[in-house]
Amino acid sequence: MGSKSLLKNVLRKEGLRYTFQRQAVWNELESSADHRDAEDIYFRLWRNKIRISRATVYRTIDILVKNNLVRKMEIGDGRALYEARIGNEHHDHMICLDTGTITEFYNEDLEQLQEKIVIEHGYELVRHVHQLFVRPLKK
Amino acid sequence: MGSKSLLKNVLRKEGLRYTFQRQAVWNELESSADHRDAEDIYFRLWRNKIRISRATVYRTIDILVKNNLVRKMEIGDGRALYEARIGNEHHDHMICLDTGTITEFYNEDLEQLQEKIVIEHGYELVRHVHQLFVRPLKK
DNA sequence: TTTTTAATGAGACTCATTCTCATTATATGT
DNA sequence: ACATATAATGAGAATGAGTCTCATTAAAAA
Repeated sequence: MGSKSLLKNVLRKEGLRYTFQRQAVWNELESSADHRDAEDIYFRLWRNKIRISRATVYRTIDILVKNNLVRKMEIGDGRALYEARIGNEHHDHMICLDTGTITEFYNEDLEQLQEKIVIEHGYELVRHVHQLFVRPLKK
Repeated sequence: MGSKSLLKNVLRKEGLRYTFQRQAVWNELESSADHRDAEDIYFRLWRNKIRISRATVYRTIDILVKNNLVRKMEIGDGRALYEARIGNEHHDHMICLDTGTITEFYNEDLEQLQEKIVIEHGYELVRHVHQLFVRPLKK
């Protein structure tokens, strides 16, 4: 469907070739809204009998991230997690320290405040990392 | 001075021993307000003829971070940067993508907004990571 | 088709950090 | 002070995510 031509368009725009490996990585990412690491992508493809090298998985993810098809996030344990941006508005993350659950959140005031702060310092905002590490509220 | 007994108190509280290595790492961190990585700490100690193993540098930094004497931040290039918390109020970071300059900022509204958002989701905020990647504003 | 050149795979490599374990040093009890 | 128990250290091996190399393969242009 659209996702196929979506990838094709991105690759064309970048002067890159369309390959089944790139399609496979994109399919895999697109198939779930989870936040997953590269190894997970690699492993699921492997399980589906799609043998793509780790190097290609990383290379493809880089392309997808660079072209805003995928969002990259690092939660501080050394790995990077990825999520498809399909039908997926901008948001930040709340990470539960007890369960590891990742909750997405978006707050317009927060976004605007950031813009304001940055401008006051003579900068423009390119991107931001905002992660709230939390614990369940016990009453 | 106070920094010596400060460390000693932390170690006592944690049931850990006071060693010159731990003092040396803390001195080094405390001596500057910069954001530095573990290798930098290790190297400066080495230059000062203080031969402490890398492992001990890492182990000591962990203790200091856990006890809020040092703040840890990861800017996504694989390394972690550290800064002493001495006379150093809470703040977040703005990282210039052109020059690498790190600017500290603090905004009360932002802090409160975070608390609010977290509570709305049934959590309490333990810590947060907030980094703004920016570029100089050209007029 | 043939050709050109980009993409891939396999595994070597990097680099920050962690781990192992034999040795050393601290704090505690005498 | 001194012995003792055990925590801390050092040296370097190990780990693990990610990157790089380069010979082979496959897009897509001609």
